[in-house]
Amino acid sequence: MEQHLEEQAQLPQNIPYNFSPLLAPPSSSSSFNPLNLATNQSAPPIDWASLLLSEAAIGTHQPVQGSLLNEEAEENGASGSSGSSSKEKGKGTGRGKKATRPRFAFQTRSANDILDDGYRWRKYGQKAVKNSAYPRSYYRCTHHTCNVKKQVQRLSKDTSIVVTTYEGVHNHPCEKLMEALSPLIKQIQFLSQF
DNA sequence: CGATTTTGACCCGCGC
DNA sequence: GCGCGGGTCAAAATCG
Repeated sequence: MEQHLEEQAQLPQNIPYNFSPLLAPPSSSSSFNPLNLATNQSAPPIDWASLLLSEAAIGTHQPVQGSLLNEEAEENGASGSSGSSSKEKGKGTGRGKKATRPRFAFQTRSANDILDDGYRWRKYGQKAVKNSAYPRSYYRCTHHTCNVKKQVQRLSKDTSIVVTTYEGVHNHPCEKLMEALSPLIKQIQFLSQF
């Protein structure tokens, strides 16, 4: 996994992703903000509307169906710092299976870098990127059965814009979403009896 | 006191 | 082969 984000590395001015608003209906229903249900009056700063409208899809290479299950490979890290020389890295044998996991990026116009998407993230790194005055932060989903990563980057050109790139798919429900939806689900179950 | 962030070092692929 | 750029690790620090 090396060339995954090269396209955003050296694009100082334009939008660092191929903007294909394939999922942005012009008349996006204003009622589609399930996450706001959880914290409706406490978190107004999140601009969900622009988040949905600016949805960008990178890696639009045909979704490798079947291999979408991201075989849990989890490159073991192993961190050579300990001197452990046993790092397979899937390089020699598993070559060709690249199977780039689905990645997609959001651009949000928000004051704070961290937007609450319902999942819990643990920061595991931060690096300064070239052509950008602001560092990029790396997060990982705290669920240990779930190896979804995301990176958050603030544009140096427009400080008010934050680019969030997700990598992978969550294989577990989102607690916050479930908590917010459980009353509705109960009601639906109740009504479905009739 | 456990979970999370901070931060420097390490690793690795790529270009020269 | 080396240096650069970017991604990750892990120990220390900090937070709740």
